[in-house]
Amino acid sequence: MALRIAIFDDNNMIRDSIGMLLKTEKQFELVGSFAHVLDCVEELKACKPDVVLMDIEMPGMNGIEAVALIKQSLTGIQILMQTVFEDDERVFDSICAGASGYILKNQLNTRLIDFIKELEYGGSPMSPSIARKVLNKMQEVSSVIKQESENDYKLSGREKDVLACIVNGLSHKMIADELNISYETVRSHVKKIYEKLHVVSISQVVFKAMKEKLV
Amino acid sequence: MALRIAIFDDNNMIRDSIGMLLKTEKQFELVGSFAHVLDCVEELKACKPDVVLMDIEMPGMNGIEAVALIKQSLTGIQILMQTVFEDDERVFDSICAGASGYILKNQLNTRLIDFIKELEYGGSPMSPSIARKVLNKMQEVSSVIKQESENDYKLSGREKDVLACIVNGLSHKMIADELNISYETVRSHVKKIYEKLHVVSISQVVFKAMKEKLV
DNA sequence: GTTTCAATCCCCGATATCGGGGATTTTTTT
DNA sequence: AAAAAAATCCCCGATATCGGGGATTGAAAC
Repeated sequence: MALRIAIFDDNNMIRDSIGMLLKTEKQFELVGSFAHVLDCVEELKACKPDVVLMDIEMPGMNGIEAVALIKQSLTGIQILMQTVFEDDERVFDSICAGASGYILKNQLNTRLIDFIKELEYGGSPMSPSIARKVLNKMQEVSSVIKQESENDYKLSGREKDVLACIVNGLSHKMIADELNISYETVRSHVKKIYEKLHVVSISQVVFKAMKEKLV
Repeated sequence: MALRIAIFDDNNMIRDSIGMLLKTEKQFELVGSFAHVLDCVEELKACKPDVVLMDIEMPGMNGIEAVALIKQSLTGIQILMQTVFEDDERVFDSICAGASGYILKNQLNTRLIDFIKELEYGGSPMSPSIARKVLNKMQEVSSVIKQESENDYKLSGREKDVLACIVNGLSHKMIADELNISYETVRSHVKKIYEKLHVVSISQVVFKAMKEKLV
């Protein structure tokens, strides 16, 4: 069975040339071609494509919002974004909206057929320069998480128990009940924790503990 | 000038065949070929490659740890991971360690040359099935962040100012100084914040505000 | 076998925080 | 123009937290 494809692009020339390109592969069938996305959900429900080619910059609603809408309303559609810009923000927004691939317009002629086939096989084809942006973002996110959980303040076991209670908003008295120790013992532990974390108040403890993922 | 390439792979056949493949492009120069990564940093300092092809699964130290070490000790080296498995964890670990591309071994013959060229141009070539995993991970992360910042407690502008100070560990008196208002005004705002967030103490405010990314 | 450390408990005095009032002025909304 | 919300300030009394001491027990380290 043929792979059904729909195109959204406000440039008629591009739509036509993509249509011609797709005709060279008889396994592809162009089932829709639209200049704007204002009615995209209805249109796609009617033509039922497997793959959507979405231009990122269009008048009215832009391609990214459209992706979010489509992903929300229709299942199983793979969306390939096409753009002339490599703008970081839009790349990430598209990914978050649910796009499955990302092709630069200057690569449409040489790579589009391959990209669509890759989508069919469950892959996420991306121009390498786009992929680089994605990888950098991932490294950034993960390194933030890592850095935050690197510290070790050498808290004793009991101190960690008390710390957990503090972070969860318990008062000293409640902690005493919770851990079955006296109020004064809690205070001793708290003092030790303040010393070790270099803070002077509950709020600072909670802030530091959460920021550095100590609990 | 030729692009200098080094290979790490415990399989001699693969190393040899990659070497032969690279010879077909005279712009590439194979400057190192190693069966293990135990001395990778020294070896790479000696042969000074632009691009490293790293097998992910090797005896002794694995390729991912090696990537981390290399990225730490040498700058400007692009690392292309090669593997037979599409294991999620290893893909993400490699990315976090600093790999710039990811190629499946069954694609070495057909795509390696292109991938290396893409690296040279600053791209991050990835097999589309790998790219899909990366995209899914990014969507996951971003949706977690979104969901967490979805809440709205309708704090007024000033209340948000005070909240930010509280979360940063300031006492009421310090907040008064910081915002140039009286201690009693700070108290009023704090009371309102407690009401709106449904909490009864500073520690609970800090916990909730940080957990739900209100600041 | 002494020292170190974790865990427990206690007291005092000084601040800080909290709950529940009340009040005025300015801005925003209706 | 009237009502609602935001921002400012004040008082009282009740708890909670904090800093600086000190003490005991038992387990682990030296």
